[in-house]
Amino acid sequence: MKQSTPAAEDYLKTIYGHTEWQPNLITPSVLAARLGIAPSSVTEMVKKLAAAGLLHHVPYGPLMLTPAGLRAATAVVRRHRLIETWLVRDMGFHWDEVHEEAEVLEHSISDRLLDAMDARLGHPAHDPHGDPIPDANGAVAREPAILLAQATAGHSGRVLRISDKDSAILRDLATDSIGPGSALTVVEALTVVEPLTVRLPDGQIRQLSPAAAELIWVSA
Amino acid sequence: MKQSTPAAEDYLKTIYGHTEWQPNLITPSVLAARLGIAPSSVTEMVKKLAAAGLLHHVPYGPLMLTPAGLRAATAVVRRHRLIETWLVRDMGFHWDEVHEEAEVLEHSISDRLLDAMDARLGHPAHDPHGDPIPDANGAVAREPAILLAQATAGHSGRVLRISDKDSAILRDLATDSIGPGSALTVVEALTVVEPLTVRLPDGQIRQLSPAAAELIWVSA
DNA sequence: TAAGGGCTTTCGGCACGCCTAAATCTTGGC
DNA sequence: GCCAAGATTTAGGCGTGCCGAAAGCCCTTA
Repeated sequence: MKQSTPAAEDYLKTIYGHTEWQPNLITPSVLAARLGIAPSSVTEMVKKLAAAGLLHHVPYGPLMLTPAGLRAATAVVRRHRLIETWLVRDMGFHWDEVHEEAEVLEHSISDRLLDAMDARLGHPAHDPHGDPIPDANGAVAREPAILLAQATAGHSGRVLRISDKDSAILRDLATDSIGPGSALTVVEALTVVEPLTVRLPDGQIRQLSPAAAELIWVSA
Repeated sequence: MKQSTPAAEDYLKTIYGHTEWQPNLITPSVLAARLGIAPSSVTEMVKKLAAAGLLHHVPYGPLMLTPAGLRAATAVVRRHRLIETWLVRDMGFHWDEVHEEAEVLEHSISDRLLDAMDARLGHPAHDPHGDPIPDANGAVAREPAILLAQATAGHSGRVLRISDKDSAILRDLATDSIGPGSALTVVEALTVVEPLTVRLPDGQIRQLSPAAAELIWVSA
């Protein structure tokens, strides 16, 4: 199996990411949207990945990682998350600034350097956004979580992860002192007309936009 | 001027590297050999770099960096050498293991991360091989140096730099306790039939192969 | 000074990864 | 049960960066 290119790694990582927190099959058009490329480009790459044994794909059907594809995907995710953790812990980056840098470096660093980072950081289990870091064998320790947007009033829990898709929202949350590990209780659930309201441990009340509530996962 | 690609950066860096220690003009075929690619590929890229104002080139003539090309080249060299320094000082790499990693990362890391490394390392002036690290403005502090292969018997000086081209030789030198900063005196100059002999400060005598003597630069 | 050898360049090709436009397939709604 | 909207795939193209083969230039040597 020939060594994957950065583009192929991005496809696999994105397919993996789609099913990490919600068990949905991904379709070519959704993948294209996530990668910001044309659907026809996806068709081509999918053919190559399927030929390489990394993807199952029946024409006009959804995409599924094979065991080999899953291994390759978790390896990339491991790189990404270790790099993010390193950027925050060692290099003075904020957790809302690391995504783009990791997006590039995940395709560049050697296994040797990755191992050195991992050891230096003490084999961390979670990245700065709370996402679990797969171990060197690809095993992922995932905790049951629910999306804050779907939590009902009265739900109490810790913030397990906050998606790093939108760094503006990450910055707002940071100024609101909400981050991975924060305890909170839902005061008012999200509705079509009302923002979500949560109470922090110190009694403070925060209102969260629907967009923010869609990015935050709390313990069940 | 549009942003350079990794390939273009490699061309500029290599052209710069050719004249850094010996003031020779580089020709397309030499550049091709250094990059490990076909001469015809060099012709193409040279045309692009010349069009971008980074290179002077008259057909069938040698290659010269323009001021803009020199700036671009020193920026890449700065990245390369800071990364090497960081790998050795922070990540536990040996000085003979850093070249390949830096070769890749120099094209990937952001200015933000580069600045963080630079600050963390205390703005180092030299990399692990003794090569000067250009500052953020591209200025390079270079000390007069002569190649050990050309030093005459009796010459005394410090090792200023050891080219990182051949990591096997770097490893041998490390076991011989010869590295940047080492003081040494030439006992017997290199000849066609004799290896070079040097004395270390503790009185120990070392014989160096012609290949090694061609990589080591000492203070004049 | 003319020829030949060594560089350099030109030319046609290829792999990759992307695009748009035009087929083609699938499926939900009537 | 059919049909059209929407998703997917095919077809043809483009830019980048590489290749080998062939043509062209330069210059040394006889």
